[in-house]
Amino acid sequence: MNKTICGCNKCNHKLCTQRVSIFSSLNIEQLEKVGELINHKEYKKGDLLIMEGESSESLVIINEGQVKAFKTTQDGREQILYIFSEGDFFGERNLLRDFASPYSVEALEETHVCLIHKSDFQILVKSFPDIAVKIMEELCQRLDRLEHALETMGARTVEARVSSVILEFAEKYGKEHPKGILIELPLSREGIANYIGLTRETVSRKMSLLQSEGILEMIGNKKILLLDRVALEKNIE
Amino acid sequence: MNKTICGCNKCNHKLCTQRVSIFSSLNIEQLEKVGELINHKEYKKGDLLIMEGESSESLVIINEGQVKAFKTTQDGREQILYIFSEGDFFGERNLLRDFASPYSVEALEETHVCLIHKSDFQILVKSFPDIAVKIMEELCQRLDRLEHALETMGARTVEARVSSVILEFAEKYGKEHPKGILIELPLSREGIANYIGLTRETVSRKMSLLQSEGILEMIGNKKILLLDRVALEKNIE
DNA sequence: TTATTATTATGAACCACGTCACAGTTTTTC
DNA sequence: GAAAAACTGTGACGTGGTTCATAATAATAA
Repeated sequence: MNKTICGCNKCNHKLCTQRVSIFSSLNIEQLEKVGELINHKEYKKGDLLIMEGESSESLVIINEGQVKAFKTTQDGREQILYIFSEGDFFGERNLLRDFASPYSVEALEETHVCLIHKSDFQILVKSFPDIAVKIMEELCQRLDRLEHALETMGARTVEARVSSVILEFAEKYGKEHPKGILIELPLSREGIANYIGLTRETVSRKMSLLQSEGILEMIGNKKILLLDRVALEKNIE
Repeated sequence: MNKTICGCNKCNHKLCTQRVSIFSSLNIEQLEKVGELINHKEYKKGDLLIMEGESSESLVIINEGQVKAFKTTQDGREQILYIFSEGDFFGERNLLRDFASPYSVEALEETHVCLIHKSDFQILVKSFPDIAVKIMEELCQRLDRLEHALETMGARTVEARVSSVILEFAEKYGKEHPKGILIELPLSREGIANYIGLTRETVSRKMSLLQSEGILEMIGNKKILLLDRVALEKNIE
């Protein structure tokens, strides 16, 4: 069984399929059936799951861990497009036709994924049309995120861009804390820079500025304590 | 009948549904049935089809004409996200749940649209699951476009951004011409600037530069003759 | 056509971000 | 826990894009 391939206790088929929204319309029996079609794979931090231009044969569902999806521009920059976490998927472009991956995907930490082969997925969609609708919803959310990102990238002031990312991360990775919101950053300063199209130095400087203004507090390199959310939101306006 | 509402000869139900890819899996009888659910509407240049934040009850399919979809940023800038032409649709976010429109849409010229009401569309998807798959494909294309746009916006040089738009427009609106590719611009200089996050002046200057380099020739304000496509492509690298 | 309006081109000055360099700090590894 | 490696902060400087102002041109109306 695949269970043994993975080994972790979280990652048996039932849970694996249950935690993904695209299968949320299926009942338990159906989920088990889907589970039989799934393969598992593990990656270490820094491992590439797929390279831009490569064609993959599977839909990839993140079961544990975190990855970044990015394009490498001709001038060598890395433009990060998405950060996928548990329950997110990618590879949907390949499912219906034969497309090359529009981006590379790299593990930001130890990551476990579920794989469904293209051909299996096509059968699945025919049997359970609701899956297509769910994917549609998920794609719409992704469009929302990109549209918002584009708006951010076009922002006149760099201050607004940095503030915007911090707020985004606060939403996604923030936890309550007596003094404010504690954010575990998924990216380094350089990663953040590549996410919003700036340089590492500029991000550093702006974050220092925000700290000196008492808006946030940097805790080591990987955490931020957001003290004054309202002030950040004003920065965007 | 709705035919009379519209009045144009292109825009009878059959053609209206036939020219849209999301209905391409349907046969003629089915298309006629869909046609009965459709309403028509016309807009003049400058008219707003929908405002950001408004919730619409329909999927809107462009039947004739051209529109721009944009967000108005808090600092007053207008970030253009899409230019929709014949066969494109918008309003898909509202179909399944009750979402507000993520952007405003304004007619760039006389524009005729087909409207399908949310409730009708939901029934349609249940009867013809392939429609969801088609929409999925279309959404994937839109993701491609946005991902590419984000990469462009992050580009170090402004030259690359301007070159990138001109190439995009050449693909979409270019016609063969003895000297190169004749492009009918859908946007003014200011519009182009709002599309790639620059100022009107910078776009002007860069285009003048490209003209002086013999890469293109500006014909009035609304046309460009692209003389050296290869040189433009090199600009992006 | 001419008059009017809208759009575009271009110059000059400013300043913010990128670049380069290096010191300081955090994180990882053994 | 110490050493190595990776990452971050910050100063100085130059460049290029924005801003503001104005002239020139194109599109539209009369």
